Amino acid sequence: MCAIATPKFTQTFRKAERLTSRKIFDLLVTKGRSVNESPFRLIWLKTVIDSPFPAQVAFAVPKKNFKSAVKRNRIKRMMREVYRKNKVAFYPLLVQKEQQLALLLVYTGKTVPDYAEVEQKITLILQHLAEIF
RNA sequence: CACCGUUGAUGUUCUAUCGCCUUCAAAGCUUGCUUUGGUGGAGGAAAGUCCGGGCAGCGCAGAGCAUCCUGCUUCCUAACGGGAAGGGGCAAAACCGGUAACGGUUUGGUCACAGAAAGUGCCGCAGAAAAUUACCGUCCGGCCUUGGCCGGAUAAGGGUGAAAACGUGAGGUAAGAGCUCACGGUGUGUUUCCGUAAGGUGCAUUCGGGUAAACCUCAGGAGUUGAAAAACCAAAUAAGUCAUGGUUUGUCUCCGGACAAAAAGAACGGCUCGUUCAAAUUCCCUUCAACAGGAAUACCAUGGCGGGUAGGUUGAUUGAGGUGUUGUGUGAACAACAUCCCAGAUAAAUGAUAGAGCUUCCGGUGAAUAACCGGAAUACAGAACCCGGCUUACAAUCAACGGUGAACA
RNA sequence: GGUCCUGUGGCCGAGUGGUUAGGCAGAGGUCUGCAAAACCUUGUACAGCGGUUCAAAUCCGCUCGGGACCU
Repeated sequence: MCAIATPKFTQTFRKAERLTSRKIFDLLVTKGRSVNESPFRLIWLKTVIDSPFPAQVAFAVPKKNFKSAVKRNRIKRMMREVYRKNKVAFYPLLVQKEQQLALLLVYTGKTVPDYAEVEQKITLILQHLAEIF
């Protein structure tokens, strides 16, 4: 796999960085370990991913907590933006250890948060993950 | 002018930074990715999934029965439980006619609006009685204790109820009663005229409680599943195990099979008639032999368990398409011509952050509805195969209509 | 995305168009020295709106919750 040979990390967020494989997704949900940080939960698993990037991410907001599709979309978009801007600090560590991760970021709160709160919490949770991992 | 209601239309714009999806062009090479530049990127309801289609799989000789849906008429439409026009009913307002019952005209509103005179059921409580009626009452006759009893007639009045056996006025009578008459209402008709029709109108005749969003009758309609459908490519594979049922007969034969028929089983269909479909040998007992019966192995069908794979392409965005003009029609709508191509994601793009503007409201400066400053609000809501409707949600603005209030003439 | 089911007091649940059963829980009382148990009494309901009907939890339509299934 030629993947880890090109560590040119910008703020882009392409399809290869998103978790699209149903198989890996099922594995992640059943066998993954989780990190909690009040309104968020990060589920992670070390696997081999067919991708040039060190990690693949998926974002989820449960339909049970938010009936409105508009609100669900808004939360997912904010989560994605924060991840996109803050992954730069996180990727080199993975490259250094020569590991690949599958991640699932779930919002478990029941009210729509504002951007500053999301940014603060997600940077925290990524730091936690880096320490454990 | 202000507020409220109904209907219809519109339903925010720009800049900066960092990004996402589609597609086109060029360049690079690891030949399917990267880089650069351009194009396009949510709605009036995308929602609810309440109807109707297209499309696709499976099924389909035709008929009957059952189940479900729809229900004034004519038209529009691919189709509809949608829409348009018309008819009728209902309650209301105003005016007119009449002693009254009631009728007529106009206005806007509203109605799931076939049949109760095919049949069955139901109508609690109250009331005599809830559909061949009689408690009080009224009248007649008889008996006697003189205000009661018995026999009959009657259905005006009373009371009950949501609803009481056509209504008003007169005649009539022992008392009464559509018993009779006039007027009014309702239904019915081998009937007159008008209308494509629903129906209206005249004439004749009749007197019949309500309920079909109770069963039902009549008329019309419905095969079933649902894009997680379906087709193709790639990858993977079992040949395992359990249960149930079955493997019959005849003809031909190149001995591999082929054809025909019957029963049961399975598949299809809501059910019935119906349509389609697969697979054999050996041994034991009995017998002259076979059939039938039992056992074994193998095979066939169906189902369960277990196992494998879960990537991509098509479907899938040019269509009952949009916009404009003209014409036809009362209208829904249709026709002709011109012009345009306008999201296509798939763990699911269409964004995030910051700032400014538009619109409305509030406050201040101001003569001011001008201008400036400050503050607040900006809804409902996110394509998931595609269309036509319906329903529901909705800040603000505009238009039309209706209602209420105030001011002026 | 699609296909269905369901809603009755605080909880569980019955209900044929005609005054919404029953149990548990709660409150008050009897009994007791005090409690428990037992007995008696009592309050609180048809998801919302509209329609059909004299009358609707029930029949019909729309809306709002809750739940299940299909890869």
